[in-house]
Amino acid sequence: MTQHFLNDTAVTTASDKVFVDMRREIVEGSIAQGSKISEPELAKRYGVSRATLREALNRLESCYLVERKANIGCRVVALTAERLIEVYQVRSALEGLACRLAADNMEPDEVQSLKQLLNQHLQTQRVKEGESYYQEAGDLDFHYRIIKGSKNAHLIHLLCHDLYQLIRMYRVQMGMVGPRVSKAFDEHLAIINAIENHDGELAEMLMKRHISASQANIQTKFDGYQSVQATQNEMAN
Amino acid sequence: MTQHFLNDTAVTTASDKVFVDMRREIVEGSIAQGSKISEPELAKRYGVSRATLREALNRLESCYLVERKANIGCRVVALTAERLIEVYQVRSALEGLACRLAADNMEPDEVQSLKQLLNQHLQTQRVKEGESYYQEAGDLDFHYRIIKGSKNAHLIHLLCHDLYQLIRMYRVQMGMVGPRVSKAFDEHLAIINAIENHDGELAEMLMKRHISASQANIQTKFDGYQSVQATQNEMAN
DNA sequence: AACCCATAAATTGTCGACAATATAAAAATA
DNA sequence: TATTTTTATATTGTCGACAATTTATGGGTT
Repeated sequence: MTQHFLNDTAVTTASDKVFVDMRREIVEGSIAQGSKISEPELAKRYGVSRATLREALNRLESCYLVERKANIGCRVVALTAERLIEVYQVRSALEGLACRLAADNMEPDEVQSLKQLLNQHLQTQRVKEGESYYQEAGDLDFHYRIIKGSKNAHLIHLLCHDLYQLIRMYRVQMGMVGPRVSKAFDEHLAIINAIENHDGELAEMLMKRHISASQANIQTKFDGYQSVQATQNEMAN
Repeated sequence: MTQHFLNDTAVTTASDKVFVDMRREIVEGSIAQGSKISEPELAKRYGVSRATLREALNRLESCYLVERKANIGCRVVALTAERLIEVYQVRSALEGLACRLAADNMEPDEVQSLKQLLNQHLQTQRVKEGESYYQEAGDLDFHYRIIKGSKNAHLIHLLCHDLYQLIRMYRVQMGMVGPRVSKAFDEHLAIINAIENHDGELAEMLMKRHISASQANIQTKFDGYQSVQATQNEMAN
């Protein structure tokens, strides 16, 4: 049960593979944020031609992980505090919408399945206290299912394909492993209850708060690491 | 005073030019919605190599104007009624957010300038009643300025770069030329007043309503043209 | 020493050709 | 005749090389 749900694009072509690999490396920080991307170097490293690499770079750009300038080149996105706020403002609005729609459009069996999943996570978490992997995967899975439950294909694409990896990148590189587990669990429970009652307005509000809390949590860590980030950025020139 | 504000990307490279040209043709319908795009054919038509054309196709995909499938090819997006609803749900949430942020972040001179613009449009419109061009440009300009006023770079990119051409495509191809002029003007006025009073909550609500009204307006026309669309899609196979 | 200009190196943009895959047409079988 | 299999065609994916632009280097001037 990895986060395959975010890579559900069938990896058929070579540029697909490069895209998925680079995406993971960027999100995890193996390719440093803010660093310049050399096409010849990376093409050699992945054993593909520059054309293939460029195809992958285009897709990375469309999910906001790299930024391109004509005739200049490509840089990995820089994780600034300002951008964190901006992205989470957008995320809050979009996932709030998704949650409201889910309250109308989720099938009863989808709701039941999600409640069941929540209980599983609760038990798993109480046993493996502080284990980051399950928490992260569980949290993402929860959000993922609600987004899908909105039944709005455009919204789903926007969140799951375009925006989620960038959000993950912040969480991973800020070291978002720790607690907020039980608290997040209660919030998840309240949200799913609102959805079950078809109370879209409440569901939206709860989801927005939940995301705001998550943002505040990251932001706290951010300020601490900010000096480190700065020096990392220096080195990545 | 065309809609250059949506093309503010400097058109330096060849694929840039192809991208902008194709985008216009798709939005205006010269390249039919739902039609398959043949890379060799279009490359020849624009006088560029396939690599250059593919670069343009990638960008068109990232603003939702074409859809790609690996080893299959590229199709112009199909303007269905379902997608209209989906896109406008997203637009409403995002522009609502933009409007709320603008109430906090727009500079007084930006607000004044926008009010002035509104008055200009009012006069122009009363003279040239029913003239579609000014209405469309004016409406887009209004929305554009508020979005920029949010000062949220990610949100601005999402709306102005990724989503707006698709919205324009619906409006243009549904023949959104007609009235709703004076009504829209009043709505614009109420919105800018709320922004001027730094009432973000009200501004957001008014913007959402304004967009919903616009959606309903398009949807009416849509049902009428739907049969026509169907036959057009048949032909574009 | 600091600044500007010319030259050299490296990087990105673009091209045409080949390989892999999918679609269309033809042949074979029931 | 309908259906499947095979063959042929066309389209997309990938590659290496060249052109255009940017960046780095070195020399000259104030």
